[in-house]
Formats: sequence, C-alpha cells, structure tokens
Amino acid sequence: MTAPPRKRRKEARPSELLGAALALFVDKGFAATRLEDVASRAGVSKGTLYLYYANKAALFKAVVQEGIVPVIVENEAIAARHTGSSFTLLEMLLHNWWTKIGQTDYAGIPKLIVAEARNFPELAQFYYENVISRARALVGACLRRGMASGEFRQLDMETAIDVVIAPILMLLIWRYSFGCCQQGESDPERYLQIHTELLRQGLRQLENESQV
Amino acid sequence: MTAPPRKRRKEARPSELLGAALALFVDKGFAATRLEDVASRAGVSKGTLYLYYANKAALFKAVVQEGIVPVIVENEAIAARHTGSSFTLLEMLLHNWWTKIGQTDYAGIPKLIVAEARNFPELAQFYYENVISRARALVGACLRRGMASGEFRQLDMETAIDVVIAPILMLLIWRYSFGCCQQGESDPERYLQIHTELLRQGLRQLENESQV
DNA sequence: TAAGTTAATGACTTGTTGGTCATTAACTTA
DNA sequence: TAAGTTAATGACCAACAAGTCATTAACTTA
Repeated sequence: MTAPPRKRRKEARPSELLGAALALFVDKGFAATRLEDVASRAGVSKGTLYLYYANKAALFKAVVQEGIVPVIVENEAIAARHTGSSFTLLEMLLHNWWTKIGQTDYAGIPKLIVAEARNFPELAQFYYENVISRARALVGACLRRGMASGEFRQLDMETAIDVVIAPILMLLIWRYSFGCCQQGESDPERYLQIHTELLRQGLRQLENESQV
Repeated sequence: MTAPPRKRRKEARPSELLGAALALFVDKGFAATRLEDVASRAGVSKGTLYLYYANKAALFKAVVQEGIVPVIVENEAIAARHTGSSFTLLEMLLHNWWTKIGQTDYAGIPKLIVAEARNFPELAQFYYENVISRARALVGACLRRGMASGEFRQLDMETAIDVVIAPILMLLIWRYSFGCCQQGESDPERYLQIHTELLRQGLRQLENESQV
C-alpha cells in the first residue's frame, strides 16, 4: 500500500471545496453534513479543508457569499438601470434568479436555511442580512415604482412582497423536502408561469379602481 | 444528598412524554432534540422514556399519531356530514385545522417534517401517508364537490389543492424559522382572512365563464 | 409482613464528528 | 543538490448523544 501522491493546488482548492460543500449541504442540510465528507468529495483530507475555512459556519457563509450574493448584486444592477414597465422588471429579476439559483444546486439553500435557522441563529442572521433583506428590498423597490407610476394598484408593501416571494420559496422548499417522494412531478417552469400570470393580473391597477 | 422519591405513574407517563417531546421537537427539530432532555422535561430519566417508546422515531410517530391524525379524522367526519356550500365546508375545515393545529405547538410539526424529510425518509413516509395525503384528499374532495355543483370553476385538481394549502403551510414554516428574527410581526389571523378571501374570489364560478 | 412484581433509574457502552496538530512531502530557491 | 518553505495529511482529542441493562425501590398480594 503506497499512499496516493499529494498534489499542491492552492488556487483550485477553495472553489472545489465550495462546490463539494454546496452539494452536501443541499443534500443533507447544514448540521448533518460531515466536513470529512466535504473534504473527500473535494479530493482532499479534512485537515486541508481547515486550511482554507476556519470552521463549518465559515464554509457555509463562503458558499452563500460566492454563489448567492453575486446574483443579488446582479439583480440590484438590473433594477438600477431599468427603464420601462415595472412588471417587466419584476419578470427580469425573477428570470435571472431562476436561471442562476433555481436551476442550480443553490436552489437547495433556501430550504436549508429555513430548516436550520433556529438551531444556527448566526447563520440565519447572516443569510437574512445578505440575501433575504436585500431581495425583499429589491422587490419592494420594484413594487413601489409600479405603484407610483400607476401601473400597480396600491397594496400594503410587506404583504405584497410576501405575495411575490412566497410561491417561489415554497416551490424550492417543496422540491428539496417531499419533492422526491411525491409521484406527480409538477413542472416548475409551468408553476412559475402561472405564478407570474397571477401576479400580472393581481398587481394591475384597474381603470375603475379608486386610488387609496 | 438523598435521591428524590421515585413515583410510579404508569398511566400518566405517555402523555407527559409526548407533551415534552412535542415542545422540544418543535423548538429544536427532530435530529437536534436529545432524548435525555425530553425525559427530564417530562420529569423522568432517559431509561424510563425507553420503557414507553422504542426509539426516537417511534416517539415522533406517536406525537403525530396522537396529536395531528385525530384532527384529520375530525375533518373527515365534518366533510362527510356536511351539506350546503362547498366554500363553507372549506372554511370549516380550515377553521378546525387552525384551532387544533395552527394555534397549538403542533403548528411547528410541518416545518420540522419539511426540514428533515430527506434525512429521515421513514418519518417523511409516515407523515406523508398519515397526514399529507389525507389532508390533500380532503381538500380535493371538497373542491371536486364544489366544481360538480357549479359553485367552483373547473381547475386542475392538484394545482388547486396546492393553491389552497401552500399559503397555510408557508405561514407555519415561516413562523418556525425566521419568524422570531423578523421584526414586523404580521398577524396570522389577518393573513388567513386575506387568504380565505382570495380563495372565495378565485374559486368562484363566474356567471359568464365557460364550463370546460 | 414477607415475597413477588415491575416501574424507574443512571452509569455505561458505542459510535459519531468538529476541530487540532505534529509530521510528511511537494515544490522553490540559493 | 541542499536547505527552506508551506500545502497537505491523518491520527488524535474532546464532546456529545442514542440506546442498554444491572440495580433499586415503589407498590401489590398472599
């Protein structure tokens, strides 16, 4: 038995470790993911992982920071430079989110964080500040814009944000919990299309409606 | 140091253990709940717990069996003897669910099961068969009844069931994850009222609508 | 009240995992 | 090629928790 050769690849380790961590976090959750498994999936030993990330929480934060926060930043840029219909902006934000998060392994993070928020308040806090609050602010700004221009009807802002976000969140949560056990695999694309269509109808300012 | 007196209370143990288990499961989740804590909260030692429940999974199943399944059974009875508007029936089912589950500690179980379904497929299976599938069948029967009588419009059944159930589920999931961290405590009663009102509008068969 | 039954205990075993660190070896440079 | 640097390793430690079982003591019955 001769030990396999060690390769020194300082540059490549972080992204390989983050990729392995994402896959396992999404599959098993935060608490149930073993760092030794993350390391071996990335082709290194456990000790090496600790060379790059101080502890499990730091590893998770790095996954979010590298994978999800950039999409928020992109969306903030899209919103900042957008001119035209507010509903179109909403569609663009949703589309970008779906492409970069919903169609990748990152789609499993929302369920993870909802599942473990209570047991790891530090991570919940981090995610809330860096993802949730910024996403809500983004949707809120879009809705406020549409309400100001008369494109959308006047609604309680927090409730309206919930109405926009909740179905998407629920879709991801379900997919990563009972999704596999359930036989009737509903098409997420179609679900989203229906959701968008409902929003188009529901948000629109009707001609005969009084402005509150 | 004299040991506290042992009391022999065979009859009272199960319900006390289930109460303690519910409180801790809802607070910490399934995996993170320690059986020693359940026992001590119920005022007994860990060994005693194992006298009444074979293992952690059996304890959880008993919590669901004793606390949630009876509400499903009640609702099945309500539906069976109901005459009159299908929407009223839907309201009655929702109201009973809210009173017996939503306003009690059992409200935390849906989040727990969604959070841990993948790591404990045996529990997920149990919950799916005994709660989810029966609840969906109940809502489905109610909707089918309303569609048959012309009270509700014709909708894809699985989607319609989702539309009815998802917002309630989301409300409970959020309350038991980020609920505490979030400042703006939205009133769940008002949320449910809005939900019900949306359903009343959304499900209604309009006069000029074509029957598919 | 003595013997029998069984509810209750808690120390113990077993297995797991986050995190550490002394050692090794790949690579660099003089 | 010899000495120095540092990426990488994996044995190890400490903490924790599920589940077991020999022992204890509360209660019952003859």
